[in-house]
Amino acid sequence: MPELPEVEAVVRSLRPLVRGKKIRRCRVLHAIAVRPQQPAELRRAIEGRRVEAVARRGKYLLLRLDRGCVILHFRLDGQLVWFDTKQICGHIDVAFEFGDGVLGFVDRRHFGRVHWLARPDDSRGIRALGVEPLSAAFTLRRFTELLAASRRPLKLLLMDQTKIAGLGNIYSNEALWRARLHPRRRADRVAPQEARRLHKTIVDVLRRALECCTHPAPDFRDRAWWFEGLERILRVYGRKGERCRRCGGRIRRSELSGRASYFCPGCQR
DNA sequence: CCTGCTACCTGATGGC
DNA sequence: TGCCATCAGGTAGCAG
Repeated sequence: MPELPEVEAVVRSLRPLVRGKKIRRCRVLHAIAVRPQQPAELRRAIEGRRVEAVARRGKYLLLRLDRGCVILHFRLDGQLVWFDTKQICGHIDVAFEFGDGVLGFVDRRHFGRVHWLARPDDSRGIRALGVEPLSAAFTLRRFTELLAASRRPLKLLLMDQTKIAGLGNIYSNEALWRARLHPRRRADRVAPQEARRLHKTIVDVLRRALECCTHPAPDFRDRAWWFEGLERILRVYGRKGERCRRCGGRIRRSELSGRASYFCPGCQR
């Protein structure tokens, strides 16, 4: 479960499910999911606590409790599931038991994490996060300053969570395609006009994806549930060899710092 | 400080 | 069918 729109959609579905409710019990079934914390430490901190709010920061999901908070990060494959009864089944890493059901954090690959912290900023990852791209703080001016200060390829800057929080591999590729900018273009060599385009496409692509992710809304009761229709809105990601919808060129895939970049060599400069 | 590389895990998929 | 290589939406940690 991955980038900002998906996490935001999960937050919105989870909120009515757990807000105001007490975590009666927490079970850590795979200790790796809470590493480097100890399972007992997590359990002791959150059992008996009430969930006061469900929020998102970058790709982190935050459960604010009446004392401290739980932060979840889904990395590549993490997911949430909900059981209406205490009977849980399947691979669950961490289970949060409420009065009316159980919330499970699932991640077969064990990249995802669940931590308890006194304050969100006690997480180095959260503390370091950059601007929220769907907030009012993400102004063109702020974006232009970020670009000017970096000599890295555009795509790496877009994916840098300490600069902009929430863009990942899919949506950075998509935003660049929409702005007709090459993933390897040096950030500090982007012209003002191009910066304006990219700023707009970042916001547009995230809004569009969020719209898609919330219709239909995530259904944690369905274990097989996953976001539908996202491929429909993607123009380059995963489309190696296909025709570019804008200029008819062939979409290329190349590796950039270990991650797949998809772009159209015909119209992205 | 900035940047780039690797490790961390497991499952799905495709070529031979 | 079986095996092997490759790929996957992310980040932390470390070295230069």
